[in-house]
Amino acid sequence: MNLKELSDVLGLSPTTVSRALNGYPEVNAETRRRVIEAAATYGYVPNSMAKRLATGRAMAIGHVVPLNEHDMINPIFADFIAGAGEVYSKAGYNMLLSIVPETAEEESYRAMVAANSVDGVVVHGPRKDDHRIPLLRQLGMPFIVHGRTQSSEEYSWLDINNRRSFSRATKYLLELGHRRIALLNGLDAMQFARRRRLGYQDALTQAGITQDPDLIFSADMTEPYGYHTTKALLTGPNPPTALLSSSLIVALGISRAISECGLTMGRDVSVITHDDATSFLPNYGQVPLFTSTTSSVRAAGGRLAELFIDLIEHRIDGPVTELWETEMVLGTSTGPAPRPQP
Amino acid sequence: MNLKELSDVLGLSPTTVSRALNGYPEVNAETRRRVIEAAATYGYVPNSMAKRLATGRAMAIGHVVPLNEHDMINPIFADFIAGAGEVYSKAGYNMLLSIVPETAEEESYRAMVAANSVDGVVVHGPRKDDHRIPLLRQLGMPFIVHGRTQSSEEYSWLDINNRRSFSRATKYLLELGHRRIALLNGLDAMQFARRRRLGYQDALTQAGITQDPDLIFSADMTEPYGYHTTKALLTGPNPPTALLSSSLIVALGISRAISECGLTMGRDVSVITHDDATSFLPNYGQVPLFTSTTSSVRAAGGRLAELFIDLIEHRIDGPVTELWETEMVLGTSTGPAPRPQP
DNA sequence: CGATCCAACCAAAGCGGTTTGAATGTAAGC
DNA sequence: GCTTACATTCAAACCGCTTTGGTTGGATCG
Repeated sequence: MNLKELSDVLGLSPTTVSRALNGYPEVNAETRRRVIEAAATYGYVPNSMAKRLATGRAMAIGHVVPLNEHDMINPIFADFIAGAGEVYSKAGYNMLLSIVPETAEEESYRAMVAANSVDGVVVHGPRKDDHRIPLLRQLGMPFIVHGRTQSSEEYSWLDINNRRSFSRATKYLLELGHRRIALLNGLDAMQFARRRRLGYQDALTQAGITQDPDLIFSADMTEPYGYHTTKALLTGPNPPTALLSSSLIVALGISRAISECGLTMGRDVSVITHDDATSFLPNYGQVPLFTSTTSSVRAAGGRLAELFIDLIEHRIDGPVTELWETEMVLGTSTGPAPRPQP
Repeated sequence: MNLKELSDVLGLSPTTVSRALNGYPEVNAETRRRVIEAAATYGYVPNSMAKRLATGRAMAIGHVVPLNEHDMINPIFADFIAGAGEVYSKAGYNMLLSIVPETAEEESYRAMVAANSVDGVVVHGPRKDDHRIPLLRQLGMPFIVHGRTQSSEEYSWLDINNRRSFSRATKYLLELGHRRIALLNGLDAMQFARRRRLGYQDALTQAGITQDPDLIFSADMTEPYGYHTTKALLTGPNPPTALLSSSLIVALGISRAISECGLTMGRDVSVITHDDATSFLPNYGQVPLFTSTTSSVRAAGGRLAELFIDLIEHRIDGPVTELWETEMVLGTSTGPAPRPQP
């Protein structure tokens, strides 16, 4: 059933039917009622492609997800997408996902713009001076960034306060008496990782502690990364008494290594991890397992989608930015630094 | 730059330009060359919405991802999507992701069909008698299922041989001398979980072992699920000597519980897990940590996408089905059953 | 040499909506 | 009683592409 047929059935012109359905004021209330009723009974839904062509609005938001150099897709992404996706659905938008190797990314953006297939794109995993930002600006495509670049250009973004978050976590460990604190970070090219490192370093510097570069690690955030790194640290000379992790997945590896070394997490070795509060890796228990800096990446996805739709529909005008503080949750993985062995 | 403008520049009609670009034969070779060249220099890309409207092909595949009752999104999904997404990109298709609560699912399919916004949909997480299958058939929307329902209707699907896979894993444990084997499964409503349970039961029955229903668990596959279940089992009366897990995430929880009980995995307690070979949870090491039944969910996503596109473009005609065997990988998590305590 | 064929190109009609610019009929104003 | 204003409705243009059904002019054929 298309508009023409529906209007024939009703004995009205397509114009009036279209207006009735789209809530234009110049339609008689009774007529509108009839139209809406008829549309419901006949199951009329406007053809999305025709509508898009006519309005020039794609009613779709693009997410270009680059596969990293190791071809890994971050599972955190699933939760982010879920949060954003729910909002899109409610607002009548589609989510257009494009998964491409890093090298084909720019091409992917250009194609989306030229073909007019989206109303805007979400930039994931921003880098230091992300080339995508000038590119999108030049192409005139609305965008919003999850996270921030290093430069000070103006654009819309939503991010968590990674620096303060990790500075606070580090300070907490320092207060517990820890002096050798390892950082198991994500890849330093990712800005969130860089900011976390800075936060960690801020706290150490403030406490007047000389940093040991051998305690800072940077890699894809996998369980084995946490495990092997921790194993090496704990069995090596001068092991740390505390570890700071960028992801719950890494923290699980850390935990495994600790217990395999015959040590107890929270007593012999303290661990704080960032927790994205994903549904598949809940950090729960009577008392949560891990002390963590927590922020729901799913909530972030939802909020970012909201902001973006508001921007696109000109209900607000940008650039709009939102910086979320994380919540520090105390779990069983932290405790006072053990006394130096006599 | 649109088709009209391009054709004006070239002094040709839109018809000829369109045909030249789409590879129709009735165009002079030299003319075609000129057209293609001009398109490249002016950066002409056909407006996707106009093209879609005109051809009636959405050039998009829909994935309706239902959030489960606990509002959880399976991270495995990220890898599946990545696999499918790469194939879509190469074939010029878009992926349209719709994330909706289970209750709104049917509505979501109907909307996609009525609005003509996709050329087909992928059905995720099939249930016993999945109502989506008759629905899609009735709506005349092409579809393919990742997994299988319980009924014997004909439709296209791609699945792994969950039953044989778990039967084999169980047999292996039996050969090692284990008699009390716990199964930490996914939700039984999911068909993959049900089939794994059947495989497990097949093997026990064949070995003439009376099943203990208290050893079968069914829940969302999270780390704490593995941990708490295992903890309770090991500290309870008559603990199992081996555990079979449906997911690497659950297995990590199992492993944590085991070491927390002062036991050693692979010696005191054996563990086999299914491994979807996701990039964020690699099961590696000199020897892999876990003995596992392995099958790349990402490869499955890619292959399913290929098959589906072939179906949609009528290069093959359905129903087409593909059943993959899993690979059994030996890791450090299994060993002979410990001798009963004297 | 007129008829036939073919290669190459084009005008115009969709695809299914939205939107502009009028037309119509009736109530209000003088 | 004749405008004027307003509330409704509609015809037709348009969005940018594909595709149907020609048209044109030169080569081939009998």
